[in-house]
Amino acid sequence: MLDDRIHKVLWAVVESYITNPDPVGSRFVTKKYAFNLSPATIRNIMADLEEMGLLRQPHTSAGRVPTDKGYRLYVDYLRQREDISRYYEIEQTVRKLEDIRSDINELLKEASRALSTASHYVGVVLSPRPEKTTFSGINLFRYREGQVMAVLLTDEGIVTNKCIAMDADVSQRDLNRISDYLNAEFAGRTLDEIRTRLLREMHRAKVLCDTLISRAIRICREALTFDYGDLFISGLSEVLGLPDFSDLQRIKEISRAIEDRHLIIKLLDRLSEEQGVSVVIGSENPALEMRKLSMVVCSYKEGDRPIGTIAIIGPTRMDYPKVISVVERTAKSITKVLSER
Amino acid sequence: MLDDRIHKVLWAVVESYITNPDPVGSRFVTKKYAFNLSPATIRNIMADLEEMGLLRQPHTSAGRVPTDKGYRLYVDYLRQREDISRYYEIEQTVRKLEDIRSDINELLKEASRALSTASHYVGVVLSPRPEKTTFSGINLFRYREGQVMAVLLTDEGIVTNKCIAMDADVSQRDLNRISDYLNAEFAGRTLDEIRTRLLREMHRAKVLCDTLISRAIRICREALTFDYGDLFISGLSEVLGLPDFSDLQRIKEISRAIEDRHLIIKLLDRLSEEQGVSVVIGSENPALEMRKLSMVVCSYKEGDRPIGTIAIIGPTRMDYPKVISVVERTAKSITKVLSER
DNA sequence: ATTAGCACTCAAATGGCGAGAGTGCTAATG
DNA sequence: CATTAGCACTCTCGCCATTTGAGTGCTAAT
Repeated sequence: MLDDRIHKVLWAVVESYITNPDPVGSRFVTKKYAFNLSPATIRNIMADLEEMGLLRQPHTSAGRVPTDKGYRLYVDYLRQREDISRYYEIEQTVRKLEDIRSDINELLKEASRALSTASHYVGVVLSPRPEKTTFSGINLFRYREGQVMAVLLTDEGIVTNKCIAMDADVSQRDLNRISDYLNAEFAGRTLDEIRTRLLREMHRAKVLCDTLISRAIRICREALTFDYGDLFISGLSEVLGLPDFSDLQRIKEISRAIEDRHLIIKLLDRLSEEQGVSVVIGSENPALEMRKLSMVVCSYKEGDRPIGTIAIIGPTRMDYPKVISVVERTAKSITKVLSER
Repeated sequence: MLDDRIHKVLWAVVESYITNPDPVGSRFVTKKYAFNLSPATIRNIMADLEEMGLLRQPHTSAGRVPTDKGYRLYVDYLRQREDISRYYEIEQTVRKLEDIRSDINELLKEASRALSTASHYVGVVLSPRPEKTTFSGINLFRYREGQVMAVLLTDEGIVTNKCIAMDADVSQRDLNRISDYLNAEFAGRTLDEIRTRLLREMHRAKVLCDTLISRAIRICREALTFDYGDLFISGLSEVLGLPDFSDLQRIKEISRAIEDRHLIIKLLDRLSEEQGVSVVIGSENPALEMRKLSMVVCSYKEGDRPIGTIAIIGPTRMDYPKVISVVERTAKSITKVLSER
């Protein structure tokens, strides 16, 4: 704060290291980032930065490398400066998403691909959380003897189908009555609300012994409890070739971590309530397996309610400005498509 | 043929190399596989095998390693001998699949997982080819202004939904008439048949200028041309840690090849007509990117028509007996579930 | 406060050396 | 004549010492 020279040096080290994975030395800083200072002075400053835990040297006679804490400071600066630099290359990739209006799953799958190709890291998209979505309509029909097919629509355009096995055969006429009832009763409510309400109704139905209604409730419950939305992951190969993970052991670790859908979902979920883009750097990550990786996360919305999450996962030595732009931009596109349909 | 000693040696080399990735020497063969022959004799035989292109030495003073051609011979032997050894460990993993009766997508996703965990290689499942499936029923409803939601069911239990934008709003009553018509007309036919028939009908409708029918046809066409079935891939991390791919460059290559869904689909498709299990070894593979990998492929059926394909992908140095068993067994389970529903 | 100079440190590259494993060839053997 | 024992040869791998070069920390001069 007092001395902003020190921050400039940190900045220089991070920027340089991000574009080129060699530890950066004092001489290089003076040359490339033209301060009017000699290498010796820079060395002093760097020593200070190291004391503060913002830089470290891989070994005595090497240059300096940012620590996770160093990246953190860098990123915080970045966010203050608000000037989201324009990356025209990404614009092109992301813009294509806005043409996908028909199928939301298609949109999300392409989004994960776009995240990955624009950033050259791993792109992740978590489809809308079931509880957050709002009920639009349900459609029931008899599929086979004793099996009912339920097609659930939400306002966000998500379509899920579930095959429900019934204890007894149900006629299509009954199913129509049930779906009419459900549609009239629940339109516009969030699935969360519906679920709690369903519990109450269930109680009542038991008391009334109304088989039709109790059946309806059973069907509805089944149809509404669809499992966690899909998780779309793209571009693992982008990240595996990186010099950051030259170690074989690490590669296995990382690919396993990224393949672990439950883990990723849990991590994204934790950040889904945040406003705007959040950045999790290396060891800040609660999961051990991810402590060599950074995540840049943002949620997309329908209207103004955040309903799902996207992210880019890469090494801690990551092009944060670009990645943040990509994530922000992509979230915006998804939000736009969802809101305009 | 004349001399089956020579084949026994090949067999021994392959078996040994498969369980342990060290080049195998003549001494080792005599010890472990107790022929009544001295190392010197084995060396002569091995030299012959090398001339035939079935073995090779990584360098002069190392043992021998099978070539792709060597594996091929080994695998062909394996297949003749018909005695599919029982692997009890896999039984357990695969058996679980048979409990998944509700959702075919769930089944296939789990199948890819099972393939991977049972074999420790990459498991791949291609969902049924659209053209091969048989139409069971379609359900249309008005979703929004000018948008129609089509839910297509097939006899195999596949459910797909498609949102179709219409030029004009269509009433639910009309939609019902259309779907009734389609259901009556097309039940039990394969989607392939329907498509060709649709083309004819379209012609007729144009002539008649019947808007209802031409609309119906348009909707149906949209609903039936769903893109290639999903491809489920599991266990990439299993394969990346293998000693076979210690090279960083190779790892990137391989992960990219396996992530390339189009490529995989194309390769699986080429083999989908084969009866039973087929094995593609390393350089036999038409795709360059896959020339260090082997694939073991089998299709699963509904009734007796093959409709989709599963595979295991791993290094050429692969436990073929086990992998073949796993693939065969898994295909059988999927077939069973599809046929019993 | 900054800088020039210098001694110091350490990783990575280089090269020589010996051990070990496995081969190919030849001559001896049953 | 097929098989085998023996032996010289080849090549990889791990080990060690040495060198090189980049970058540092410290100190004294500016």
